[in-house]
Amino acid sequence: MASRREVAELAGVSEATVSRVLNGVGPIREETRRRVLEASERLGYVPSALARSFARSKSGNLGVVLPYVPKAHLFSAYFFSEMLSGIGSKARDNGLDLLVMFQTPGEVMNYTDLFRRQKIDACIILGARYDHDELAAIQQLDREGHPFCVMNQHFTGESFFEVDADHVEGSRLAIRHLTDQGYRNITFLNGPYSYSNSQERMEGVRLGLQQAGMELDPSLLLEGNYSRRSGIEAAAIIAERLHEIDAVFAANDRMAIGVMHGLRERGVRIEDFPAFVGYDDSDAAEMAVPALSSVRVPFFEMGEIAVSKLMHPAEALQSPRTLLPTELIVRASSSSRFRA
Amino acid sequence: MASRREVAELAGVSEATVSRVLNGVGPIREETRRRVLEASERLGYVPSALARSFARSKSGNLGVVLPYVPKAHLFSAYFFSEMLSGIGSKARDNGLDLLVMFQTPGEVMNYTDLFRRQKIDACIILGARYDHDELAAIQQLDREGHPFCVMNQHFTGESFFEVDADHVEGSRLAIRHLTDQGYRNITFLNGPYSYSNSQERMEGVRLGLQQAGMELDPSLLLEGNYSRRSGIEAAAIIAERLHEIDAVFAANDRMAIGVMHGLRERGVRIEDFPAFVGYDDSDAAEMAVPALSSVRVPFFEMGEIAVSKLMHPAEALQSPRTLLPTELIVRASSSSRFRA
DNA sequence: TTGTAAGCGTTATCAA
DNA sequence: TTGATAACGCTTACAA
Repeated sequence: MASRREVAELAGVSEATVSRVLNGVGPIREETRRRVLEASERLGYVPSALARSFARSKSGNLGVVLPYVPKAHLFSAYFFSEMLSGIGSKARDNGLDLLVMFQTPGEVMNYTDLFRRQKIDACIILGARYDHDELAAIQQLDREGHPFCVMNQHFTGESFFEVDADHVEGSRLAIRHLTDQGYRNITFLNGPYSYSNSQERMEGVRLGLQQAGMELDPSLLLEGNYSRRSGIEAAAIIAERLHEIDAVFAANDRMAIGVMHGLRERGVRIEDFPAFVGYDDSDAAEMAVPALSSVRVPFFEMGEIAVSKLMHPAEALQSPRTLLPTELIVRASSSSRFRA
Repeated sequence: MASRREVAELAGVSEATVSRVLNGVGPIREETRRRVLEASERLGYVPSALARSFARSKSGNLGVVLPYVPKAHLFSAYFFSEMLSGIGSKARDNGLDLLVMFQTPGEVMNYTDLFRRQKIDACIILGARYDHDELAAIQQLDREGHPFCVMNQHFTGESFFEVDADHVEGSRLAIRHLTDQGYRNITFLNGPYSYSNSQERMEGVRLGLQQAGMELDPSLLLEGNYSRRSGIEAAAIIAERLHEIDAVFAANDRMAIGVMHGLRERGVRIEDFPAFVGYDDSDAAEMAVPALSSVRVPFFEMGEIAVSKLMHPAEALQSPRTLLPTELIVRASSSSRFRA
């Protein structure tokens, strides 16, 4: 572990020049540059990121806030690992390291302190809840001018940097796919209405039905909590009305699969299943039996874009909220071929 | 953003005393402590983690190295998110932040530079491959005395800190479960033999069969790469010998489910399925149809223990390699009740 | 083009 | 029990 001083000595220059060469700043004679690089190479000198951060008052870290996932499994790990990978890939391109933090169940994360303590230069919030305290915490972040971006959650009336997918369109596509095939009694198993996400799905469902000349039957609207278990519970209700219900659209794959399981537990055979469309197109979708049609959400790209916004805030300000397109992936669960 | 200096002034003490109070070091008069805390509170003073790290030459970060997962899906996201959660939970208890890094496909990560640059104080390697370059990189880490821990991979002949699950026992349990139910022709779909993990499973299978008075039939030994696709491919072979093969033990759930899918694609009905046991007990296991029996691996706990070892190296040195117990979870795929 | 030196916000040592 | 002060290793004016 050679010091910068040694490098300077060996190269016969000042320490400042070593820094200049290594940072590629300022005008430097080619000969000097070569000598420094050589010396630094020979001594195996590696500058301390710590000292550099300190001197620049920039940590070089991008904070990523994850919700409290373990054990609960409410949300799919797929969802987060894709986004995290997208964020990681773009962060690396920008020379940023990822500092990941988990939310603690009861308490609200003190986002601003992370900045004040200078642990992070910017942050991406993945598991934002939509409640008073959380909003207040994020608003403070905004007020203090810290760069941040919220994923998968829209805060109405604010103009935070947000990256989300077009769930209105995704849901509309799902519904139209079903109505186009002649399904008329479509149950919609939504997630908690407190998520902007769920609200958008609701909107898309309404739109899709309307375009098909139909209306939402409130009795066909169910609410789960995005867990498989809640899908199983919904199956109890669906099973009872199976003579009329001919299709199920669930707000995520886990619930859709939960419903399938619930029906099966109640002795409903696959041949008698209603059509199914899920949401997220997680890897569980293709593992399901029958393979589950699902609305694909570009999680990886969403992660990349969030980082881009933070790196180019000027441009991002033009449209703080980015909505990525969703796409319907049709599989056996809703294809007429299978169902015929 | 008040400075320490202001706090010192307001409290009528020196800056050094402010630090002492906030760090809880040294003897301090209660009255002074109170005044400092009060002043610091009133001014909203938050010490800079950056400056602190710099002064202490400790980043306060625990590095976590993840393999390159996105898109590939070779490994289950479940696996990593559980471990990461375990690591995160224990890291938080120890006041450490998590710096996560992804491996890049082609290149070997330069672990030592992370330490030399002082980005991290210790590190946990999750996706260690077993090849020459990787081993060399890790050996260097060891040589330079940096604290690190390898998860889920054993390097024979080295005495690195390692945390793994007892895959010999897990596999033995799986096999005994099958033999106990009278299955005689058990196909074992293993992962690449280059992983220590796969080798241990092989050993467990051998042991289990031996205890049942049987021997491994080499023709019943298949090798996949832990992906669902490789399970589907294996199904081609299994389907052909379905008249003799009565059970399948796969080295992970994804492959087990892949085999199920492959068989189904080939028109094999669930009633005619062989018994199945998978491995990892990922959430996919209970979503499978039929629900997949699987060997549970305590990923979360493994993450916690890895951090503990790094925090208490003296004790960890007693037994650098920790093997956590595995457990068989029996579900419909292998239970005689279902199969009868 | 290069050197000198101030400064970054702590911690930690030494005196008092 | 507290204060003064020297590190810590880098960046970055400013001078030369």
